[in-house]
Amino acid sequence: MDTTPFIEYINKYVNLTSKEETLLLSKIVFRNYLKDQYIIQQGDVCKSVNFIISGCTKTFYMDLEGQEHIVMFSIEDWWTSDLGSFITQTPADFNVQCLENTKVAQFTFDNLEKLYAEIPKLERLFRMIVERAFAASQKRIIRSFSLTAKERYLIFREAYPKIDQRVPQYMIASYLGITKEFLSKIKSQLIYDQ
Amino acid sequence: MDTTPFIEYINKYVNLTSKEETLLLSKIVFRNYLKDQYIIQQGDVCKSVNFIISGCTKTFYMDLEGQEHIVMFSIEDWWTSDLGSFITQTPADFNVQCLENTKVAQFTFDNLEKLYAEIPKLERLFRMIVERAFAASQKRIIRSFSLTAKERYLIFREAYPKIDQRVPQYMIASYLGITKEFLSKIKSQLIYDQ
DNA sequence: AAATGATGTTAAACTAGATTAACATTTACT
DNA sequence: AGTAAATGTTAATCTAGTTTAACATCATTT
Repeated sequence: MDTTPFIEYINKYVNLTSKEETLLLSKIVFRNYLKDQYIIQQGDVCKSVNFIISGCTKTFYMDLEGQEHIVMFSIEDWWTSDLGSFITQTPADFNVQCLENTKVAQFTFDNLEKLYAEIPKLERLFRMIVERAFAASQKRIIRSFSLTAKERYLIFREAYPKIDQRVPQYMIASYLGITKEFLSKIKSQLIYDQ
Repeated sequence: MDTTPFIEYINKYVNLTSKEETLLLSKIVFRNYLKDQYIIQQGDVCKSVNFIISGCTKTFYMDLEGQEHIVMFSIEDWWTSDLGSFITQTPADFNVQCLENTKVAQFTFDNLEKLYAEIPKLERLFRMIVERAFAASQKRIIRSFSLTAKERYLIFREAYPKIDQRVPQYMIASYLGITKEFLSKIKSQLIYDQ
């Protein structure tokens, strides 16, 4: 497996010596998942934080009525996990499922703790990554309360054009917190608006 | 100002030497805000990450119609900032305003960068803090999409009984993403349910 | 190319929650 | 104590988004 995109990503945040790079690579599992396979399953303890080398995943929560609620999509150069489950090593609230064949660089819980001890710079790396994710998450909360579904859809399309084209509409509706029927209505309104 | 609760909090996450403790304290501003004062204002670049020693704040976003949307409340032993603004040093989306007289331990942007360099353990501290905040934020997104307003209110009351009692109902309604009138209706239903 | 399953659309009836407006209660100030 | 301001309640009307159901389109397999 080609580890270059992963190492290049890391080096944007922290400069690793070649020794550290070797150590890091030795503790990471590079893994291929097929379309529809689960990287993380609700109820299991989440054992990994995953960097996506190629492919696409959805993170979703299945509610008591069996309805799927998509929390996020992840594509190349993004991370995916159930961080709440991972950091506390308790059962996951979320599923992470592949929407395409997906290659990931996987940090397991034990390996990551060891890596933090051996390469303290990685604390900085993950601090920065999680800070960004948290800031994005807070903005999303605001949007879900202060904007209409139509406005949220337009922002989504602008912000994630690559995802918009790769993912079926009914999943985008779920991400936006609306039904697929209503998204369909919004889209036909948008065509009419022009 | 009594710095004990702050140092005790830090030591729950990382063990500082007394030298590090002294250095840390020298780079922190302890500050008193009065009720209604702003710690952070929308539009300004956010210059601080704040640990609350005593008091209570609301973090909110004012939309184009002049409506307030509360993102979070913070009380003793919590943190508050506009992290998106802080890490990128761009204008803040959020306001942080004191709901009571509030004492904080303040990390400014420049000081925090220096502290990270001098006490690398702090990278670990903030990594862990932000991880928790992010996990909580993702759960909140799910709740806002998969639960009714009544269910969200009950969870809020359970999870944050201390805040529920300190904050007016109309702000709790804003946090829940509903109107004060509808929260009032929910409450009267709950009394009737018993 | 026919058949099956997955995805997307339309429209009618419905509901959770918003809006408006009038009133009640509590708090804080003089 | 009395008044004004802030907070909370109730009820009628309205609307963004849901539900249900029927149909349309597209992709995949045989």
